[in-house]
Amino acid sequence: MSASHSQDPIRAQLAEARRTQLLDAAATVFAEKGFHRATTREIASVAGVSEGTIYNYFDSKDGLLIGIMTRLAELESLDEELMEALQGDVRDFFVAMFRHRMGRMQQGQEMLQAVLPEVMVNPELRERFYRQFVLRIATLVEQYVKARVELGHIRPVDAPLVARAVQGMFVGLLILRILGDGPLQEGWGDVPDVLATLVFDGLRPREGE
Amino acid sequence: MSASHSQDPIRAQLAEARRTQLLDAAATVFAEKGFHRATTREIASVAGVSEGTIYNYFDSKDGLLIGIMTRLAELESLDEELMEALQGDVRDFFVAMFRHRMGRMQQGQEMLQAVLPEVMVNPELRERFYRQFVLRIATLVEQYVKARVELGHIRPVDAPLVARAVQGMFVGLLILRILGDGPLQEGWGDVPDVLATLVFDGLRPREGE
Amino acid sequence: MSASHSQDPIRAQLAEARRTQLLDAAATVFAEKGFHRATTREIASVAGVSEGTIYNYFDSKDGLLIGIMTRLAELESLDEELMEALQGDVRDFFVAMFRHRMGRMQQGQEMLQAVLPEVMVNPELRERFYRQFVLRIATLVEQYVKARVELGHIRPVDAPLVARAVQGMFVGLLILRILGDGPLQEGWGDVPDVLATLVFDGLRPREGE
Amino acid sequence: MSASHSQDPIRAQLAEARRTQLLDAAATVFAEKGFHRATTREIASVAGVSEGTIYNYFDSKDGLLIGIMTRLAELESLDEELMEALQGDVRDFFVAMFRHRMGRMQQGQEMLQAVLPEVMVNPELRERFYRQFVLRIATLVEQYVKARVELGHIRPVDAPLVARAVQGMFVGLLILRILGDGPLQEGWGDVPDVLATLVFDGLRPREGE
DNA sequence: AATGAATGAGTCTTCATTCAT
DNA sequence: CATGAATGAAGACTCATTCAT
Repeated sequence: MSASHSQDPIRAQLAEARRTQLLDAAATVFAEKGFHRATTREIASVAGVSEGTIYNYFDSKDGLLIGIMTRLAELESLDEELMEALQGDVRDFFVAMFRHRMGRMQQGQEMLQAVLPEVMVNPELRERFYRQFVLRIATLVEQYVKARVELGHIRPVDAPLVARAVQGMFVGLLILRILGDGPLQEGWGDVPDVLATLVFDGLRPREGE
Repeated sequence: MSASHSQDPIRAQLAEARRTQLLDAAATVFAEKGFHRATTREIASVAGVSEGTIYNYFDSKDGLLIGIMTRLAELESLDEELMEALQGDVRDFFVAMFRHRMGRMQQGQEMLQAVLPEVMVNPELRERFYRQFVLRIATLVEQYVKARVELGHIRPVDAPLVARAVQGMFVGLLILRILGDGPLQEGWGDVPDVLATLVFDGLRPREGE
Repeated sequence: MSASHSQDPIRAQLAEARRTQLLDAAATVFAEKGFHRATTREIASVAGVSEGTIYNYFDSKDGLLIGIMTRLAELESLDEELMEALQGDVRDFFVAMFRHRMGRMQQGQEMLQAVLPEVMVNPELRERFYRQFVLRIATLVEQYVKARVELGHIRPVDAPLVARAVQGMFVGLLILRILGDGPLQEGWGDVPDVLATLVFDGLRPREGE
Repeated sequence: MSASHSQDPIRAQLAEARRTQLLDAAATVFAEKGFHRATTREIASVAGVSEGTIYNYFDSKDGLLIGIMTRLAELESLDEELMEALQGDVRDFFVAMFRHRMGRMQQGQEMLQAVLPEVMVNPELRERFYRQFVLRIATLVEQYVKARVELGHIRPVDAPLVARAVQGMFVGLLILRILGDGPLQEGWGDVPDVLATLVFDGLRPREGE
């Protein structure tokens, strides 16, 4: 009740490992069955612990979901590679951006699949998710577009809506994937290039072609 | 046993009205709370009937969801306007297409919001939804693109993936809307034009500009 | 609201026919599924009427059961044949008695099967059934045995218990039949003789006594 | 995860005690109200636990019934006393047999009363009950009778039907008891002798044969 | 810190019964 | 009288959460 605390680095590490272990299990089960059909019993079983243990690390079942979202947010650091691309060529930026997003999505697919359906339905999570995942990127793209329009590198367009369109693509493609779309799953690696070309060049034939 | 024969069509009409009334109520409550947090009690109350009445018209709570999906599918007739656009100018086709989809989405937003989160999580519904809503349009776009590429009206592109990108946009934008994105809700009417331009012309500045 | 009543003999006859029709249907369904698993819907359907109609002829679902019991009781007249046997030879009496009971049981098997399980469990019916079906016969046998004991035609025995044993046999054999016992169903016709022999030879005074 | 290993047998014992406690409660309530009118709430209350606890030990309400039947079957070991009687005098065998059955019935009366009405109505249980309770004894008696007939200790009779008659007596008397028959309840202790005399003297070969 | 038995509030679903047509 | 849609009380069962060990 007093002796050992978070000062103890080993304890802290073990605790962190347990949390990870539980979140992994939760993400797996949520993704497979959905938040509501998932039971704490099954999560505990997948994590290899007892039900009670969950409550030593999380307040509630909701807490697991929030924990997953937080983990997801930590993945979301807009890394240097992307930041560098902000400076370079427009087309290269989009390629880098799409690659970055697609990669993240593949990594976090299970967690996203676990979180997204519930987010759409739970006002609290909705708000949180929107700020953490949608708005940050949308804003980044929006500002990038605005800046480049002023530089004449991009045609004058409605920057906010274009940013939403791009961001919407990410989300939409993720969902199509979750829904089991074949072509998308097979061609996932090609998606960044196709998208970048589509967005930057459009479908209209070039003069020379 | 004899008098009621002439009433049969009336009976049928009343029954159909009840179904509609119940599906409307269900869609509202599902959209607001999500499928699982919605209770049959509340659905009944919103519909202004008793709980038992639901089960005179639907097999189960799941049945309501399926009923909503079926309704949604009935909205989905690719109407003539769109069909005509298949013949005309490529850009016009995309404008018509986007307009058509955005319109449908606004109409069916509540139902989609009711159905989509559960679809992502329920394998049976998933399959059904994918075929009914995703595949039909994706295939339409894919074939359109292929045909136009051969005619030289569209640059050579990976038709299946482009179709998914377009279809993904629809879904993604719907979700951003559900998540409460401001710019999107305000500018919803402009979306078709912005998207069509984006997809057809791309962001790259024209020579002359 | 006033014109036609039970004075009208045709009406009365129709009504009686309806009651019969409904009781038959109820007995069938009760026997097959048991009282509780039987639904008024199915009873109505088997009877070829609507659910509401049942309540024009019976107070409640329980009323149907009571109706069946009453019908059963009407079958129960100890007929003349049996009454005559009271006078004759002891062995003949038992043969007649067993034949009579077995016959009645076969006739009313469906109704008995419908009623018996519920009787065992419902205090009100229990009392009624006991008086109507058990006690009458038990008393008859008991008194017969007593009288014959005094005449020396039957060894001195505990008349009440012997009567219960005989009466128990009836009930028990019915139940074995309901449980699907093969030998019993096949040999049902032989049962009266076998039983009579079994019981009578047991009761017949020894030579020496 | 390690300390609890040594407690496993204790755990198991506690669990077994709970099952017993619940089955006792269920038998009491089923016997009193019948299976369908009995509520899990009341069973839990009689057992002194919460409703949920029932489902930690049994799959369903049906599971309780099956549990009771299994219990009943465990009572049913044909004990040594009876086995010895197989060798001895015919009359003694019947006395032992009747005594054995009557005793078992008194012991298991509540459970039988709980199970029997539902058995008559539920095909699955019916089959199970028939094999476990009816057939075993019927077969035993049948074979005994056959064997003794060959030895000349019993008059030639239809062994299968005689066995059913005897077995039917057991069941029938139990039911009369359930129905509240007075003489039977008072004289229950005398029943074995009366029955044995009744049956045996009927089976005993005549002087002349 | 881990366990897992106990809890009981909450939900879907059934079905006898009523009553307007 | 017949109908069958509407009713709503009642009940089996689930599962997140607690807590004694």
